[in-house]
Amino acid sequence: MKACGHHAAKLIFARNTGPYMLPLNVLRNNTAEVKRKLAVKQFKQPELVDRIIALDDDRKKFQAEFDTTQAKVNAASKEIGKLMAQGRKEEAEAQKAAVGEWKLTLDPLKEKMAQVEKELQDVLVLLPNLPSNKVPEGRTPEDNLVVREGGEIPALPVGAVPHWDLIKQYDLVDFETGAKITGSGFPLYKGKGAKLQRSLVQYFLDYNTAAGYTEYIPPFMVNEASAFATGQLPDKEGQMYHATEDNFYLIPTAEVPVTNIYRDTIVKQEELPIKMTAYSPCFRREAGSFGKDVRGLNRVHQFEKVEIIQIVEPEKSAAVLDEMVEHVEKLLQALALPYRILLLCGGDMGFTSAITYDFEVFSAAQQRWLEVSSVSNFESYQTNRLKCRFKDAEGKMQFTHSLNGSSLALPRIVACLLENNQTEKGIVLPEVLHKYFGSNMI
RNA sequence: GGAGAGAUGGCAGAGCGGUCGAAUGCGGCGGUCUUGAAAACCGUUGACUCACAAGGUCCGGGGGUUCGAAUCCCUCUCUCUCCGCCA
Repeated sequence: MKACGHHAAKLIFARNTGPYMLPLNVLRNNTAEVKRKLAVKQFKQPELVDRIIALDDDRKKFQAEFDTTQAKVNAASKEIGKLMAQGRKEEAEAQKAAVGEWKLTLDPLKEKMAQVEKELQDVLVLLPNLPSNKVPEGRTPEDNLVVREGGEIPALPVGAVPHWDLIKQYDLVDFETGAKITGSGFPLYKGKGAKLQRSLVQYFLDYNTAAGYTEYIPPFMVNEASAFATGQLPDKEGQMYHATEDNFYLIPTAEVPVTNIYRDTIVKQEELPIKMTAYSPCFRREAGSFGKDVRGLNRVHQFEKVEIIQIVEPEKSAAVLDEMVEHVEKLLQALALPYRILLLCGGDMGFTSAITYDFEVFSAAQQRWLEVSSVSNFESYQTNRLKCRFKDAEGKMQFTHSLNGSSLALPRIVACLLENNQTEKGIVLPEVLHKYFGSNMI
């Protein structure tokens, strides 16, 4: 059974309302402010905002024209029905002729509307989310703010080695055979290496569910509509593996399928906050990456990750972001890894995010920080595309806010655990993993 | 992959081509009654566009027939049943 090419995307785009990442009235009423914020995000085409407003003006104009004509057609059609019922044939025929005239103008209008609509969507979708006011200015990772540090950087024993050597020494991951089976960047975990993965996943999930997150196992491929709704398309088109025969995308993160649970839904206010967690493998093409960054487990095409996702009331999302940051921080503390938390600057944050905190752990043998988690508030950017709304106390429809974070991504956690805990006798595992791993040491 | 049936409002479930944005039931909300609750009764209850109203749009998606489509036709997707294949 084959998925039809663009069907999924049409589900979203066919409607008048479209997926604005930013509501049109915001663009209209706060144009200068929007452009200023886009600049913080290093967005280079502020003129798109004007283009959008112009297109929307056109759309409204055509729509109004279309609606008034359609109204006449509708009224006349009803009239015809009545006339026919009364046997007044001639009058009915006259009305039919009139309708015929109006309809001639309707068809070209419809075409224009569809065209403007499509142009509008194509441009709208290019605008990233606006950064929150807390986001610092800046262009590169150097401009990110370190907001907190924790844990202790260990003094490694003489002869300490990076994780790719430890992996060989303890026979934990076979990169060569993974490359034979699939390609480079597809690790083949083996023996204790495989069990460590499983232990971490299970520990993370237990930790998350204990905090009230509901566990899911989602599909690992998604359709186009889902990839659009969470903002991977069109922004990250080239970064996802694409099964073209069925037009499915391999998920780059569980965020995509899990957040899409709430696509096209109106949730009850009392159901909020919705807290979800999911393990999934993540597939990333990492096109354009190269160099020493890709050594060992530092950067791979397939990796394991446990994600946390929340859908909340707008007023609460800022506080929930802090709560999620703390949640992840405690997890790193439980793993006894040296970490730091960064508030990303405008230029370094993701397309869809309003504010992002990155977590990095210190890889003692490589003497560098590795990103292991990214916790973001998307505010209404995703939920606007998703159309995930709730009715507030006044009965007004509002978009919910969505947030997510890694809790946690495994490969670099494993890299640090191996490197930082290496001893002559073996690799000492943090206490929280003992019961999952069945041993306190590799 | 083959054959058949189906897709309607929060859910269930009607709907001769005109009076259908859609019967009815459940649920929700408001009220009467009650010390309170239940029951009963009465009323109310989809979304989008739109400053508001008017108007327009939406009965899985797209297209067609017609003056007029939830209703007819084509097509895609999905669901269910049976067969085949299979972890």
